[in-house]
Amino acid sequence: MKELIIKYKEKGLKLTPQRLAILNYLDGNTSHPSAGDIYKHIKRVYPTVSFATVYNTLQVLHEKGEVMEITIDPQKKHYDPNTKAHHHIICTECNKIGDIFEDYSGAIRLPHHIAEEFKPVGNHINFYGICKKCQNLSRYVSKREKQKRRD
Amino acid sequence: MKELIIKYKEKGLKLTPQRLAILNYLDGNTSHPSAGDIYKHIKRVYPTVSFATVYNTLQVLHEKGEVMEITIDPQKKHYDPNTKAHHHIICTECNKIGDIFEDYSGAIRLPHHIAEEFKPVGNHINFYGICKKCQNLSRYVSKREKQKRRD
DNA sequence: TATTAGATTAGAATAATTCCATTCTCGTAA
DNA sequence: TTACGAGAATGGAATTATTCTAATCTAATA
Ligand SMILES: [Mn+2]
Ligand SMILES: [Mn+2]
Ligand SMILES: [Zn+2]
Ligand SMILES: [Zn+2]
Repeated sequence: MKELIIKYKEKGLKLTPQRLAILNYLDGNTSHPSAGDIYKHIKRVYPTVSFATVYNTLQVLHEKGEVMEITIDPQKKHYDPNTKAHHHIICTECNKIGDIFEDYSGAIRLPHHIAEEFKPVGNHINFYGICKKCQNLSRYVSKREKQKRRD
Repeated sequence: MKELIIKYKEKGLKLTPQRLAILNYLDGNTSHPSAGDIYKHIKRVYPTVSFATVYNTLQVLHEKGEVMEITIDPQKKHYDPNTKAHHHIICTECNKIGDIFEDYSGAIRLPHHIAEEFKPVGNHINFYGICKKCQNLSRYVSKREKQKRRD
């Protein structure tokens, strides 16, 4: 936590209580929260916090390379404070997102004709699956009802 | 086109002019349009068509396995009538999406502990890059201005 | 402690997507 | 043919995600 403060001051970020709350929530968080998830959580401590502040903070953190934006859930972006290159798997039933720390970089080279047309800047693999919990639920709960359990 | 009609009737889809227009627009289309792109295009021929109809049609087509939903642009979904397994590259400047018909399936195996937790149902690689056009534009156009050129 | 760049806020605006009630129509059975 | 009924189309409202703005506030520092 102290490290966090130092780290962000070094980056020229102003540390406000709201920001600190967001940083603390994100620090070490492996749940891949959406902006809404973060907002809901921070609001418990700072009931007056604005959604805009969450988005603003996520934006600067993203620009500073401190969080990854994850495009795997078609409904919304998710954020990841772990900026080491890695991939994700999302449960197609409940949208839970898991980390995949395999290094596939050697295996997923772009074909030449694409590399000529696009200057590559990165890649990310979206895996889709059904998590254990949803596999069990499927035995007796309709898909429609499960939809309601999503965030 | 005749084939299209037969094909979709076989699937138990009711063919209406609006639907046919959407099907025709999608048939062989490699531009990876968003729902809005499709809507704008169809409206030229059927000015009264509803956005809801576009979404409805995309939904049934997706359920029937006739179009892929592509989650690569953080702003919105894109659709692809080519349902053969393939991957995509998106220009981080203008959001243009290109096809990658490489087979990486042998190379991107899930780690065991993940395969235990998730029953795999698929995967998709998002490549990010900067397209030729945007590489050139970058010489004299600000990023903000380029943002405006996006759809 | 005064200054001020940068942060926060509420709320409006925009954009994507979904939902719903009503109306319409395609395909078929009489 | 024609009437019927399932499914489709429609418009408009509702939701949800995200962005923008203008007014106000405050953390950092001189
Ligand atoms: Mn992650
Ligand atoms: Mn494609
Ligand atoms: Zn699940
Ligand atoms: Zn481009």
